[in-house]
Amino acid sequence: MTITIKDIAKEANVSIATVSRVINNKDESIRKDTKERIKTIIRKHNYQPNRIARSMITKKTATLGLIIPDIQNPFFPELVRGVEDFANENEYSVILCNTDGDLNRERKYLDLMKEKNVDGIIYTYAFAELSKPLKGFLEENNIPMVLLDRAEPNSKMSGVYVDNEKAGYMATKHLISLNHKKIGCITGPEHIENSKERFSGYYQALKEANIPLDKEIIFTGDYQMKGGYKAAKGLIKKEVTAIFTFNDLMAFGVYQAAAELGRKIPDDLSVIGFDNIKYNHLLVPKLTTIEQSSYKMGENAVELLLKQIKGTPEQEKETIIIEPLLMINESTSQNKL
Amino acid sequence: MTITIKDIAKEANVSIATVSRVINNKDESIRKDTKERIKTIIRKHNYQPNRIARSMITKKTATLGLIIPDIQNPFFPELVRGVEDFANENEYSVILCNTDGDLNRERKYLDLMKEKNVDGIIYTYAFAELSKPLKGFLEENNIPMVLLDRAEPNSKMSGVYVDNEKAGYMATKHLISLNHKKIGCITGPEHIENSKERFSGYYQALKEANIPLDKEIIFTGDYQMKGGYKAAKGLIKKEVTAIFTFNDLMAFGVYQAAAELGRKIPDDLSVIGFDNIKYNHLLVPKLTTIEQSSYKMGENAVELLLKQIKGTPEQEKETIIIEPLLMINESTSQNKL
DNA sequence: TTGTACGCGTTATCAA
DNA sequence: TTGATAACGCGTACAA
Repeated sequence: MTITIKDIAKEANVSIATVSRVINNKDESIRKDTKERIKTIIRKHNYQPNRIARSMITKKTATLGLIIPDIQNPFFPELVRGVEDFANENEYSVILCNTDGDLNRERKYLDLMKEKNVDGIIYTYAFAELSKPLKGFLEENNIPMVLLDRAEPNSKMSGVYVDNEKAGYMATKHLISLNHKKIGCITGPEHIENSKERFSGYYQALKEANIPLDKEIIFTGDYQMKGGYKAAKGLIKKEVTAIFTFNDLMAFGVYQAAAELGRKIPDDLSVIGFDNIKYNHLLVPKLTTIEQSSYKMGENAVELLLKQIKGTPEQEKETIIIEPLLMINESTSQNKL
Repeated sequence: MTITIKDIAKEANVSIATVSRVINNKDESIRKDTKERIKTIIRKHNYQPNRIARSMITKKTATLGLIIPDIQNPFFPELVRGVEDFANENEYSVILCNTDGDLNRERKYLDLMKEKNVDGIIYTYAFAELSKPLKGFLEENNIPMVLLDRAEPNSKMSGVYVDNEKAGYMATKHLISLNHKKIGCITGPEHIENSKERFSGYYQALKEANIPLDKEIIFTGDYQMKGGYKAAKGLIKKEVTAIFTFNDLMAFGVYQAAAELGRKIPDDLSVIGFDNIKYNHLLVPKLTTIEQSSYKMGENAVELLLKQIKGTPEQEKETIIIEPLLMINESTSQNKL
């Protein structure tokens, strides 16, 4: 039998209303001694209000939904931790959902989050443009939401993302500055927005340097090691001197392929990645990459979400764009050809 | 305005009780046509019952609490995914909490989980023996709980863990079979139970091979790369021919130290790790290690927890012990000295 | 086969 | 300064 506000009230010889006031610090008008008496009894029983019952009235659950593709993707743990920490500092809990980018699961989780009455949702969806599940969901509901990582430029939604085009530009430019001309590129899956943007940056940088786009050395990857590995095998055959992979994981695959084909990084092949995931320093030589602080992204997402939750509905949606950072390490070097 | 059971009832010209019966499939006794009528209206409005209100009655939230030290530790994402997947298959959601092994945070989260009325808790606590927060919590409450990873041999709690002693024994034995005699060891933090057990296995294997325990080559690590790195520097000075690190992350540090000191793995130094975390294959040479399937551990934990939740209170607590698996790769070789 | 009415543990409104 | 009570949305015992 858990103890309720009624029990406290009875023991303190007051009404439950009074106890409730004390609990919620609406106690300016309560006599000091009764207040103290109640507080003592609360402490004595280690009484904790039932949040479910509270939620019935307040319509708030102090819970956020966090929907991501897969926590096993090394990009996400840091991000999740950023979300968790900032949420908890603000007295919110987080329900975690992995969708694997599956549209059915996305829709299912969105509905579930609504049923569970989360106060807001942080959503990293897998596909370009407003995904179908999201679109339908938004039409039917009006839950505060922040889009994460995957940008939604044309929508009026709050979002936190990296300037991917700029990042792609920076990475490519770095290789060009090292005198590379035949720069292979391993993109993300075709339908993913951030991959398109990174590619656009790649294209810009090449154009600026008067290097024509060579479709032969552009491979579509999968954001996994395996895809990087396979693509690298192809690219190395085409004699590229440098490879820009659209995430670090694929760069790991490139390392493997290079080792198997007897190419030395960076002497025979320069490699630049994207993400700066935590275990990059395992790679020898250390991977040059583009950093996007995912912990901070998580924090920022919660910040925006709480603004929405606490603010007025008319409030302008906000967007935070995180600046990418070029982390020059040991996997890129001057082209000697 | 979200739609409620009342709205459905009114539109269908029935009582809310009837609607409720249909929703909960207690509809054997309901006339087929009214049942259909109600179902149609429900679908039309995409009505979803309010789980909060439902929880008030049923005392169930269909939510589990998952308390771990840190999702950024590469051991946990897989485990978390295992928990998530199995929980969701069974219509449960998961609230994630990171404690960093901080006792105050542990206690705070335990209390929070109780306030939020989770149906059960999966708990990986940081310290040996029944931790204080846990002890206090268990005395005051009676929430289904499963301990994960950190074993609690003497308690009557459900738990899922690896046979760490056996694992430590296997790892050490493997090195001994390769003719190593001076086998350094980098443990986990002193107070952590699994580290003690692994050490006990290490000790057993040495004893069996008549190799005396040499305290000079036993270093206390931190389960982080850095600790492995520092300890390895010390161990290499002491001329060990092999190192057993109590997790893979520390083995990564050993690789780094070995590279800096010009020792080749496995020719000059054999290394065996523990965990078989996903990104081991980034290491060259590939790390020999002890596998403990963390995804499966997560699944098993949920399985035990659901049994507790659905079973009778008197039901025996269960323990699942996961068998460790020796994964021989390229970082260990015959001792040539 | 279906409906009425109570209760879950709170908060909020109004009255005292 | 405090109390009585409605309300939140639902499940269920009991009645019809």
